[in-house]
Amino acid sequence: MRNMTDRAKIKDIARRAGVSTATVSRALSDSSLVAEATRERIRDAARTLDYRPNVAARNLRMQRSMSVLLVVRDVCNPFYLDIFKGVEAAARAAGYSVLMGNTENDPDRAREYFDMLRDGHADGMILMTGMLPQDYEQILGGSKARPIVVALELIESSDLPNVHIDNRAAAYRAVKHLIDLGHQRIAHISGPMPEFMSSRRREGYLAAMADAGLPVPAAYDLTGDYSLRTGRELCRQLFSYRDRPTALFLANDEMAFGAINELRQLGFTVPDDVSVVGFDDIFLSEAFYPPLTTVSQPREEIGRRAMEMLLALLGGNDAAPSSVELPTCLKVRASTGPVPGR
Amino acid sequence: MRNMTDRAKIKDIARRAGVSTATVSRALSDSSLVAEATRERIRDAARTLDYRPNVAARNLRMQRSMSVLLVVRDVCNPFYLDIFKGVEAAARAAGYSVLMGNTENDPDRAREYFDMLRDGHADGMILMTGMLPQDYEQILGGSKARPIVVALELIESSDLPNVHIDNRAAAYRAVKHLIDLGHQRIAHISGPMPEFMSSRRREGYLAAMADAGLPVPAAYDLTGDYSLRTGRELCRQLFSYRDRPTALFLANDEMAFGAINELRQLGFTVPDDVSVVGFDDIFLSEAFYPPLTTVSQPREEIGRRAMEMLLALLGGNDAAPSSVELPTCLKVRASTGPVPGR
DNA sequence: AGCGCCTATGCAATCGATTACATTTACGCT
DNA sequence: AGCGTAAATGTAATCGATTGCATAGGCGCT
Repeated sequence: MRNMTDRAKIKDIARRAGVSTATVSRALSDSSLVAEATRERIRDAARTLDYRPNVAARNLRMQRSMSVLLVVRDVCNPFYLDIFKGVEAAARAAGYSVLMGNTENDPDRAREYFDMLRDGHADGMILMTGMLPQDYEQILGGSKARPIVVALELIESSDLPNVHIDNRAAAYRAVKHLIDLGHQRIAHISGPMPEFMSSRRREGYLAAMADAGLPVPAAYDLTGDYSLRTGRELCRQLFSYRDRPTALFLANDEMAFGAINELRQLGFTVPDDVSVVGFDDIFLSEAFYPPLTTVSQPREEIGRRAMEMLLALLGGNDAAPSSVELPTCLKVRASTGPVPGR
Repeated sequence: MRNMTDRAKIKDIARRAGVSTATVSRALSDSSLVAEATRERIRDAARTLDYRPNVAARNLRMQRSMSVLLVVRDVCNPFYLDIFKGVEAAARAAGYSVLMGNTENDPDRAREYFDMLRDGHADGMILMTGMLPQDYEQILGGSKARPIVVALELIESSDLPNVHIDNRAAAYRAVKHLIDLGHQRIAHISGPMPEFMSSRRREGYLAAMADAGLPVPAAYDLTGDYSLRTGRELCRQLFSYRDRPTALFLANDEMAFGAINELRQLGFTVPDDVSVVGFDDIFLSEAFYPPLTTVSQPREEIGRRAMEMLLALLGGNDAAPSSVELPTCLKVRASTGPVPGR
């Protein structure tokens, strides 16, 4: 009966090099306790037999898996792309691999990933979901053993380390931009509502309006779900009223695209009739027509920083900062212009 | 010295239920060899102690990791999004988790993932890269032990099981569509060149042109790299000639967006002056302006089928089909129209 | 009663590494 | 010579599950 792939094991190396497995292990992990000649002999043997340590055995013994979980609310959201890249790059650089998690906004799915963490499937987790399974914080036994870093979202009931942007301030600036262009009737379509990110962006909108002394009729304050579809539908609804807005602030770019589509269909021109601002600056926002004015956030860096934070915690570095806020930047493009008829 | 998280082990359950670890293991894995009463007692104990088996130990003993590698050439390509979803869903359903791999077109990176496979990090791999490290096919000892499924791409030197579309036929149909609209001067911008997918799409273009008796001047047969940027640049180059094309067939949507952008900048209208066809039907192609005529492929299904194929192989099902071709569909939208001036 | 067989369970090996502790060897110093 | 010490290596426990083989008990059949 042969082994799956007939791989050489540490014992084989030991036999060939005429030493014990302990010495082999030490030699290959660069321990200083091995004589240079022996080490060379062992290296040779390992090379000849094409030896690679079995990760399952090592993981068991070392009580770690060298992988981390990356849990997002929806893998299909293009917004995550650069984040994946940042996370993956930082993880790779540290010898970790990344397990993909997708909750689709389902708390039960989220719980599964917490379970995986407990089971030793991963050593740590980066959470990009606002939802924590009810009780799981304690069940994991504090965030030390298997650290969790939250990114993008913020979980208010917890003090988990996190990486985020100032959604409120960014939204404020975006709306202020419209106000500076002379707009007064500015509507907002938010993300799904009892959620952190959506609320903060909406707060920024409301604050900017309030500070400028502008009214926000209920009809201007709508709730979407970050999808193209709600962007379209709510925009249509908005423009069926008598008191049409002259500008729109959407909580993400995808809804902004939907809205612009709908406006075109309704016969309005962007930005001549209506100005539109999005949020996120996803990869097509600049190539879109008209190029979208939007809030750009350093996505790849968010991913990288979150991973670096997790790595620091995994390395037992408790001194790592527990909260990082990264800067955003309003990209003014062609989808916004002065208020019409002035 | 306490264990990381003070987790209950199988021994604890055994002690509490007054049986041996063997019986616990059997009871929890639904072996038929355990008396119903005992099983119940064990289940209770496990529940009380909140027992979850340690995956590292199980993996070591069972010689498998219950995870698979998904290796793509560039995580940042939005094209992969639905594929991720399909893969992840199928994997989850079978109890597997998915490790993300990103080669960035670097053969050395690809090799790292092959190594991971060998080291037991994963039980199988889905490859969405055209590049295989030179020798690695044999080194893995045949594709049986740790199966590999290729998707999207096709590796000609190997007979690895694969899931793909007929790129050539789809491209042919796309170009035929332009020809049917009366276009004769049709240019093509392909993907990076010594690669399977790019070549096949280009072949389809050339065949359609040849079948219609249309000439393909060298200036019309360009090589891009699937990026927005090359779409823009090569389009500009194309329209700096005297003999301008009236239609463009781009090897993917991203380049098509770049081209349309450039055309707008140059003062041309799509589709009145120039018709544009893309390939892939990514999530914004319909929301783009003008909505892009493009080849749509069943991305999520490609992901799902590839994963299902891998699972079948992992399950020792050798009878699984080793090559699946999925249908594509030309979505005719507003970026194509009749040839101008006729 | 005795035998065989089946069911339920336990014992201990196993997976393949790492590492605490023990042991050997060599060398320097008095 | 004898002792101490440091360097190099070996022995065996360990990580936490699964599983082949052994065994105990119960039951039916002759």
